[in-house]
Amino acid sequence: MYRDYTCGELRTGHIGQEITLSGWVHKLRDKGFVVWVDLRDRYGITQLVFDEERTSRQVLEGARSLSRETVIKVFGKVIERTSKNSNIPTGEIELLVTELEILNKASLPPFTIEDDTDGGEDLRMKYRYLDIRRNPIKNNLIFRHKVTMEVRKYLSSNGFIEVETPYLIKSTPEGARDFVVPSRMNEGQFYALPQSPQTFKQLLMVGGMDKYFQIVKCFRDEDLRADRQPEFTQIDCEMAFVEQEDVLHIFEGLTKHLLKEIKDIAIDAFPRITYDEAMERYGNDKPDIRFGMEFGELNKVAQHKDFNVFNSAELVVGIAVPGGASYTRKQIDALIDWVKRPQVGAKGMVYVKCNEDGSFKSSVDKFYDQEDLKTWAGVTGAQAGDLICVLSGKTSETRAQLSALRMELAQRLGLRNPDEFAPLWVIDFPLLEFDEASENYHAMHHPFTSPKPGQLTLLDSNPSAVRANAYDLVLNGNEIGGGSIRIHDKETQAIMFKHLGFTPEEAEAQFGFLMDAFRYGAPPHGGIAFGLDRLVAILGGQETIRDFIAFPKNNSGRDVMIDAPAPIDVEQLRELGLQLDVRDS
RNA sequence: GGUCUGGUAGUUCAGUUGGUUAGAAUACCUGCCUGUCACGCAGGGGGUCGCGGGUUCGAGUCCCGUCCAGACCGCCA
Repeated sequence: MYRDYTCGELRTGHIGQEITLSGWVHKLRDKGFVVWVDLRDRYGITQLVFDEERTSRQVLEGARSLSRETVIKVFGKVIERTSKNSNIPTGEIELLVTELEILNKASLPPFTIEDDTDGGEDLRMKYRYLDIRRNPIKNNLIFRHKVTMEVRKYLSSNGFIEVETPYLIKSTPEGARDFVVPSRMNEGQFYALPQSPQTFKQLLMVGGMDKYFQIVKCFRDEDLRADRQPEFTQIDCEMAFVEQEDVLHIFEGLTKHLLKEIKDIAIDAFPRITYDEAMERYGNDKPDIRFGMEFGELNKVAQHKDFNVFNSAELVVGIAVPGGASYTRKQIDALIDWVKRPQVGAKGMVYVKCNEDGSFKSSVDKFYDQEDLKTWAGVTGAQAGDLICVLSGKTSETRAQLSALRMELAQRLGLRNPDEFAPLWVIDFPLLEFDEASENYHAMHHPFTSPKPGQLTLLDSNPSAVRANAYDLVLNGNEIGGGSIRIHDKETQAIMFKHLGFTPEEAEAQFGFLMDAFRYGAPPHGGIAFGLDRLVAILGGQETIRDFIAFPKNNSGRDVMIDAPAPIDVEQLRELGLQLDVRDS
């Protein structure tokens, strides 16, 4: 028997009991006449005490020789502490140890197992199992468990069934790159790991499983970011016999349930804005609406003078920065440099100081008078004391640049409070997106998304204008979920494939199984998928999703702990019928 | 594929215009300490300055290449 209690549960009520505890040696304080050992497990820390009067010499010497992270089992009596520690829940008691057994010795860990560890990211990843012993990571994993439990509770109680779909499926050239898996039994052929269970959940709808969900791993072989992993987890959901409104309702409910149960925050009906409106007001399809600084379009009020930069621009747009009028020349120059960085890419920035006395001072006073600038302030909502930042150029680029500036300034001004939650729906996404590189339209969401009713014919005349029954759930400037009402008839799906540049043969080869299924009575259906890793991180009020994943990959897609990916030996390659094409070098 | 930042003790970092024996904190080891809990005090050990090349009388420091890590852009239906 290893333990009667965990290291987090003993209180004054247990005083007098003789019990066994097991755990890791967290810290040792050898004071000479007395030795204290902090014994740690997942649940907390209990102080063990050994002293010259009450402990046998052998056990005392044993305690003295313990080193950090050694796994031990102790037996003793729970006693009241002479000096109590109000910082920890077990701080009023300690265990007077009479028997000590070393279960497993430990080498010196490469970093300290403390909340504020001295270890860098790199080391922590290499020794992730030690990192998980630390409270911040341990608590994140427990937090993630809580979130997934609440997701399962909510969806189950609303009649959803969790169904597993296969991981070894077929590669499709559309969209993100697939991870491919060679098949030994079918030489020269490959499985692919799913980017999402999209087609399978649609087939489940055809199968009559009218409310489905799955907490499922998805895989994308694309370059990574701090908030992007090659394998990530989705809460994947699909419903049959639903319209967009039904889907929004049930998953707004899920989000509210999570905010209530996890954060004890109640939120009324989520705002909804269209994609076009989001782009106009925030320059972004996943706006952070915890703060204002909305875009003011200045074309009409700024393109009537001799300022050529503005006159030749497709879009002139500004935001009002609260309190920005007090920025020094140096601070404003730094802002201008910031937007001119290659990552943002603006050519320059025009600014207007809205002085407290009602006057205006701008970088374009040569071209615009006080009345002009006053109009700008009206359009951007700038108050006395604010700074208006104006960018201009091609619409899509300018919006992206000003949006980046808006987010950066909000961050600096402390307007992105991680304890505040502002969800919203962005709806009416375009069905198609023009890809400059391939000079082709491709599906903005995915090829199974249905156009708005009656807009199918627009596909020929004006593809960019077609809106989809597609929606994103946005939380604090992050897309946490996205979905759509799907196409459920063969004919419409065929038209979509055609517009996406598939020949009928290609469509048949890649998605014949889906088109086939649609022949046998596919119900109208739609769904949504949430990015669980990101959702959990946001709910946890943190930026990095890596700290909510037990064993994450680094930004080169590497697992530095197990050192994967790695070469395989020649014999394995031969068995798979593969040969490496070793180029250059 | 690209841009930027970093790599010095177990760990986190400092290291000046290139100049003697490369430092601090922490961790570790030894000793002391009658209630510690970030214990305290005294002492000690610990370095391929990522790797390779170059410039120089002399390189942690400058130059070139390379590897690794991180952030971002492209990419992510």
